[in-house]
Amino acid sequence: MAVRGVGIRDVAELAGVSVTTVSHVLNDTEGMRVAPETRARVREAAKTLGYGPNRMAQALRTNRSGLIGLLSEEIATTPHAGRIILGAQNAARAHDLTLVIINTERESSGTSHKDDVQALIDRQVEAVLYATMYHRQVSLPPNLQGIPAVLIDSTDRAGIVPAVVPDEVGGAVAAVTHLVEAGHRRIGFLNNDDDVPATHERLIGFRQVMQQHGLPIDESLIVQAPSETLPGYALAREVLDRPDRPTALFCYNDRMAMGAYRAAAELGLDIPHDLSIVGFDNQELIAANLFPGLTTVALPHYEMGVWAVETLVHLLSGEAEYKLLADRPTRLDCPLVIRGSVAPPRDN
Amino acid sequence: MAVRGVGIRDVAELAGVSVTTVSHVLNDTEGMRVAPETRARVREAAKTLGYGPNRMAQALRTNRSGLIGLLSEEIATTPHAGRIILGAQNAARAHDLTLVIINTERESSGTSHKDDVQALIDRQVEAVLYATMYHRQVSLPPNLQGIPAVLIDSTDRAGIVPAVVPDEVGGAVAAVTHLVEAGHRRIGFLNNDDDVPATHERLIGFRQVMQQHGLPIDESLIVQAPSETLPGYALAREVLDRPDRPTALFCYNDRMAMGAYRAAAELGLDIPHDLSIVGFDNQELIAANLFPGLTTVALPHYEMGVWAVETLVHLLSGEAEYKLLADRPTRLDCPLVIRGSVAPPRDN
DNA sequence: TTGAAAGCGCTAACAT
DNA sequence: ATGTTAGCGCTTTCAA
Repeated sequence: MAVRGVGIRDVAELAGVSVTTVSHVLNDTEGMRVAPETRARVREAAKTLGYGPNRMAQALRTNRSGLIGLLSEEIATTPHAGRIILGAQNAARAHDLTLVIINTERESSGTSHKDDVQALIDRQVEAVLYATMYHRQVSLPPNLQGIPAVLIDSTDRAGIVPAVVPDEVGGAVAAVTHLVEAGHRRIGFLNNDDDVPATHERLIGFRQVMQQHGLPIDESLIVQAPSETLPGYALAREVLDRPDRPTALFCYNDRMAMGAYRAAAELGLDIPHDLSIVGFDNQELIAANLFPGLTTVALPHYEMGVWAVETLVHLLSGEAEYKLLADRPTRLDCPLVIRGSVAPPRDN
Repeated sequence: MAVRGVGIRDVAELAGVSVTTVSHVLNDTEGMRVAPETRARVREAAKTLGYGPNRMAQALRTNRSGLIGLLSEEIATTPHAGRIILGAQNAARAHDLTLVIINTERESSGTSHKDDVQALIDRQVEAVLYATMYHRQVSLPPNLQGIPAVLIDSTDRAGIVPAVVPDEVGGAVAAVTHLVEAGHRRIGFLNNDDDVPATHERLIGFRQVMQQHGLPIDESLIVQAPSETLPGYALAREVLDRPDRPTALFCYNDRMAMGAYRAAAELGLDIPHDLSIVGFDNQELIAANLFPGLTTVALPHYEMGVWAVETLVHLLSGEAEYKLLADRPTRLDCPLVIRGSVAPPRDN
């Protein structure tokens, strides 16, 4: 309700008290006893004047800018960044913190965003969130030392900073379990071929479910290529052209799944009845617009944004136990989003 | 280069001058004559100490927070918002301004984001950018009065605030011209059925090109439905099932184009040789991942973000002529992005 | 060409 | 229970 030009002294005057009292009342200052009647009068006065504190003066005085920085890679190219921002933003607002976002290029080996961190520091942020575009390990810029920080979607090579990442294994488990429970036993896995955590962990999840259900794993059904549509298509063709083709495909991501859809169409395979498909990432634009809608696994971007800010707040208030979080990254659930690409296999 | 704890007095002391001089030198204060040698000494001192000004103190003293707010609708659901943010962010940084983003729901008739604007005002932003998710008319929240503001992707019903929007007509002209120049004469238009500027203006562009090239317009080839994949598919089927089907389709957006791709596939039509398609929006996730890549029109989101901040800066420095901008919205180019979905028609 | 000092609006230590 | 006052770090007026 801040009306420009109204200061704490105006409120004090109208309420007939000192500025100290106003400050105490409006901030509910700990241990400051103010008569209830005075309180009311001050509140009343503030309201009628439309008083709102001058954050700059507050900031200067308390040495707390109320700003937290979010360093985000590739904000433009992916909707994922948007959901992280949204989560962080909402959580920040709930704590009366203001989120300042700096976009940055993908880290080109070694540079490590030092300048971007500096830009944030120069703007007096109290802490920084460091979000990468996809789950991986990073080395933190040296100037991030000494400032509370939290990593989103990546882990600190040095293991000093708390981090939050998606539970990749869990997501894969959910996806493959869904397939198995629909009755599938021969399931292909179109995996990424990058050496990133997601590649390995989603595979672990895949194997885990198969073993758990006593299903044989045909290694030739686990294939790898870059995680794009075209390679996904090629991989799908490779696997589906076989006489003993799988009845279901688990795809590393939605783009590869999109390639698989094309392969299925070319082969005259009906999704989901001739072939079930599950993706990963829940990219709305793809998943919701394919025919039929793609059942896929959602990455907890929003939740990671929230978690990161909450953790930062704890860190800022010096709660010791939160430092321990750096020990190992926190893993957040990757829930399955069911659309229409999974059905029981035809002959079972 | 701010190192925490280093203040202007430290610099003054090291340089052997007063804080006044330091301030003058570091800010290149107008009309303040400082001996070149002193200047150098001050700069030197600032550098060795790693001095950076305390923005909060600066802000308080000058009454300029250095913050500008961006009210963005639906940041999470669309990559478009990301590009606006990116542009605004970069431009802001160039002017040493900090961008504060507030996400907001889509305006439900009447509420008009008053609270969100207030949140920004409470944070002492100097000006606000108001970005909508798609091109339309809005009524501005009353509390935005008195604060410099610029609209992005929408126009002010009251016509008071400068606005920047995509040149929809120009984009459609580029798209259809591309088709015509490839040799197409029978072109279908799968249009949106919402009453928004884009619907009307893209149609205008379509007609304009046809007339300009002396091509007959078959009104039955101009069809409308909600701008989603499924309706796009249905529309495409409707138009392509005809014996005198068009050789090319101009689609209101990439999602409708995606539906058209499916229709073409079902009908055994090869894109681009049997059917050329042009979309609108350049949604990377769709356009780049379709087979073949979708030729489409890009919306100037990044550029609108930049333009908005630049305009805000002018507004803030009180340049009168910029107020006149409110008169009519500035239209920015929608460039054609050529991929692989257009070829000359088969029999021509 | 340079410096002293006031004061931006607020909080908090200290008085009363 | 409430008030007086110093001072956060900076810019800027005014004086030297």
